[in-house]
Amino acid sequence: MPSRPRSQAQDPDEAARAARAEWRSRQLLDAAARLMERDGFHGVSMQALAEEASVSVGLIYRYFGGKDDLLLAVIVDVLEAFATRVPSAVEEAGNDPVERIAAAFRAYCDVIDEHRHAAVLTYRESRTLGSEGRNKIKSMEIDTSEPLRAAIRDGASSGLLIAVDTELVAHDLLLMAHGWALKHWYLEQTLRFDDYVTKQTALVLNAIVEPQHRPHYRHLLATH
Amino acid sequence: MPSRPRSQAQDPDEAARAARAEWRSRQLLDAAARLMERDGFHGVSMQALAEEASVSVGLIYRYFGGKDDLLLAVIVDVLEAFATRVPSAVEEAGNDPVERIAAAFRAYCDVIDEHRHAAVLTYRESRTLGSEGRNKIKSMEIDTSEPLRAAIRDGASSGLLIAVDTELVAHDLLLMAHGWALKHWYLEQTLRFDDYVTKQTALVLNAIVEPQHRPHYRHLLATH
DNA sequence: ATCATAAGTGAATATGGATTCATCGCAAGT
DNA sequence: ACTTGCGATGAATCCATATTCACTTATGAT
Repeated sequence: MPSRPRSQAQDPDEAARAARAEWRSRQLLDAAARLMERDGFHGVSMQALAEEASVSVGLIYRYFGGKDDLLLAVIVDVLEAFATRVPSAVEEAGNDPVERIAAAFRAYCDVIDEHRHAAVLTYRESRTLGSEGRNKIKSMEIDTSEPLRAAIRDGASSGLLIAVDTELVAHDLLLMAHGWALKHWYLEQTLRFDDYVTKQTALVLNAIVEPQHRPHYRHLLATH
Repeated sequence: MPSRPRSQAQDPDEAARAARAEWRSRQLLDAAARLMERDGFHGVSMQALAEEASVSVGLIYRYFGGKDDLLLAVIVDVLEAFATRVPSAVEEAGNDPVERIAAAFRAYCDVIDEHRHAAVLTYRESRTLGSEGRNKIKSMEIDTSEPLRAAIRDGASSGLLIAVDTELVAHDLLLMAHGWALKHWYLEQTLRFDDYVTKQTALVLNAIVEPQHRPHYRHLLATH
């Protein structure tokens, strides 16, 4: 024990510390996402951020390298949610490529709806980050969308889908998922979240599923 | 002539002045769009702006109220292009609602491709503007998309389209048009502008045109 | 009770950059 | 030649705010 004075408390201590740090990070991440969505990254001062999160300015620098780092962390947080939630949703959907596409899309939309404030920042503040952060985001975006692309490819090669441009369809689905966050102010006038997902799914699948297989996917193609 | 010393030169003078002012505005608007797309509104200093446009800092304030005003002007410039180009494109497409939808979409995409730098600012920098500017943009966006919504409504009521949510389809088409600018860095790896428009048109129409009418729109539904 | 360490604070600093304005050059009229 | 006025300039001003750091408070071990 010579090297570790507080030896016996070591392990639980570390755990407690980590838990506290985690809690603080969340607190700051959430406050940042909320404020930055409303006023934009540059419209939010560290002072305002500190108040929103009920901490002092100085403390923010204990948990994040600075304002830029915080922004990057907020964005990465959403992308990590995609990375964990989308693949598992696709798995649970079974082996049918069409079902997988629908599940991936819904999972995307779910994450975006839950992180609505943060999701828009991916688009709005990308130029704020240095090229390092930008590249990280780009590659995460491409990685997390791979399950979706795979499902589309499978669907095409198994003859369930008409000949489609995989990249383009994937891009469209991602765009539609993000669209819920981007145009939320407008869409929520007419649509509930669930209707949005259902209708968009139906629209896209209607466009790409081979006509003879459509009856089999009635449950995905109907909009109510 | 007592009230107007330079009477005889009045008219031509005014014209020349207006022309010069117009030229300067364009010069500044273009420089601003270019720089702001690359570095974001807050990443561009008035100094840098002045250099890019080859004028002095002070001069910018002769033509625009300030940095915010300039941003608003850049955005309004794109929206005005929509307002003039989309309706005329729709007119030229004739009376068929499906043709009109396709024409409107293409016109949107054309304008966005031409103003690619400025188009993204609509999304990225909206929070930078005060609520006044934001509202102006929102209402212009809604106004300029009315021709598209009208065409979709006509298509639905004339039985050419399956039952669709007009608002949602319009929203999707707009999103896809903007998508070209938003994800240009990624899309251009695989697609030319014209392929993008053609394929997206086909995709959407494939989803919403009544099956029995599809043969009639082969030229819009084929992707090559 | 005492001490060590970590967590947290916020006033002071330093900097970047938007805006202003005193001044200049120049074209056209006299 | 000279003067009038407009287009143009850019150094000086001024302010917002990101970041730092000397200090205080809380925790818990001895």
